[in-house]
Amino acid sequence: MEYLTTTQLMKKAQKAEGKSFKEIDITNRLSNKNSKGGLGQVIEESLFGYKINSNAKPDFEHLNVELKVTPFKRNKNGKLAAKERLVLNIINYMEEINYTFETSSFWKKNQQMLLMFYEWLPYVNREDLKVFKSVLFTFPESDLEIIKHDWEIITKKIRDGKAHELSEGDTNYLGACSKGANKQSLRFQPNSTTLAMQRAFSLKQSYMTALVRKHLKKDNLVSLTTSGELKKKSLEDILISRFSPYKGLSAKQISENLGVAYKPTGKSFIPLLISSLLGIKGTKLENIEEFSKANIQFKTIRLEPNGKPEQSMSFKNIDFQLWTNEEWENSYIRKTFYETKFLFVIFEFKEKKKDNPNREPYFKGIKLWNMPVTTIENEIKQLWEEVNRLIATGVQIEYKPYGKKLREYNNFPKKNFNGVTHIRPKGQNGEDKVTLPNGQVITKQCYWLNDTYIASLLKDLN
DNA sequence: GCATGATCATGC
DNA sequence: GCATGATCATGC
Repeated sequence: MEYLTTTQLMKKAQKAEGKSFKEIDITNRLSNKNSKGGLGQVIEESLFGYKINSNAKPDFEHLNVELKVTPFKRNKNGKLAAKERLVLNIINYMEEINYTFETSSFWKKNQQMLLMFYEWLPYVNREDLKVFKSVLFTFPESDLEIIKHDWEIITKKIRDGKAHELSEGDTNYLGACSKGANKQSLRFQPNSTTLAMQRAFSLKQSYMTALVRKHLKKDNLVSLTTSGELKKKSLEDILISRFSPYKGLSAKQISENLGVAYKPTGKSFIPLLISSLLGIKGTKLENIEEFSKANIQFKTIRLEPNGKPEQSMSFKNIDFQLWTNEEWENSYIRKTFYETKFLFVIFEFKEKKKDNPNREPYFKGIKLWNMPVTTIENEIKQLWEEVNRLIATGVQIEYKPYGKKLREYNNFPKKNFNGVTHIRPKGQNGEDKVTLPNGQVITKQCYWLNDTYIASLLKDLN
């Protein structure tokens, strides 16, 4: 069957909306339980009637359209989200560096995509899942500027002989995700003798979530920039230039300048300052298009006069059931640090607290940061392994006097563990406990990045 | 002064 | 009610 126009193609695609894969699958491909990528193949073979291939060219070559069948899910709070990243073509490290973006394997194959979204549901067999909607997708101009920059970052790393250090956190929308049967799927790379994991270009899960919400639910994200600006500057440089006029001002002065009520203890105060100085006052940071698509999370850092953070940086409370039931490769904490970019918003105090309890923080600058692969695979992995070991062998939990009360002590990793990360309790009050998978009961715990580690990241801050 | 456990305050 | 960012308090 030949589709002469994209309109014809889309008409055919839309015929599948609302149908389950079982209904579409005329060759009974799905009865063969083990074929991975099977749902996409059902669409290729049964709906569009063409042979499966792994061609470098788009699936519908004459229309320049690549077909992608991809799942979304509903979160507990009812919001739609992509179920996974969208994996595109495999990167040939030896060849990709010889291209420009315009001649790249990514652009040749994926510049126009027919995205067929299906709804993933827990505990439902895949053949019973249904196609929800089909979208003919081309990249919006400003997204494309960010993706071009991402592609440059990836190819530069390959060219520098660092393909084995690629991480999805390096880039904003376009990632280089690992793709292969296992860690043994290694490939040669230029300018280094180290073999690197096979990787594919991918659109990050956060980017796909934004697409799902836009096309399936008509959610509106608010952009902080324009494609014109992105043609001249990277997203990071744009952020730096938006923040730089406020350098050296106190939080109070900034709030006055921006017409934001000064509520330094309010949890929404810093987010409101950020959205205001980005020119989109009141927009929740998660609804800022660029932050949402690139999975950028902000963190406030307050530095003491000596340049060290006032406190270590806390993250989520630990879900010990999850922590002990996952392989390291699929672990929550590993995924978090690989896939999250952090926007550090840095303030400094000019006086010590004991000299002035009402001291003001002054804005010092920002830093976009993601954790280096070596840190994730060494120090963070050590933490993950040590917690697992302690839960398997039993955590030492003791109660000792402290002032007039008893205090709970444990032997989870402390600040001297490995210089990067440690574990500390975090509950609402003395009663805020969790039960560990081994049955022990302990105050809720949280993982932290050491203040000294954070300080070392900010050394080059101008 | 720092490490570490404890808990407050806010916002959903 | 709870998660989370923020910050306190004691003892070494």
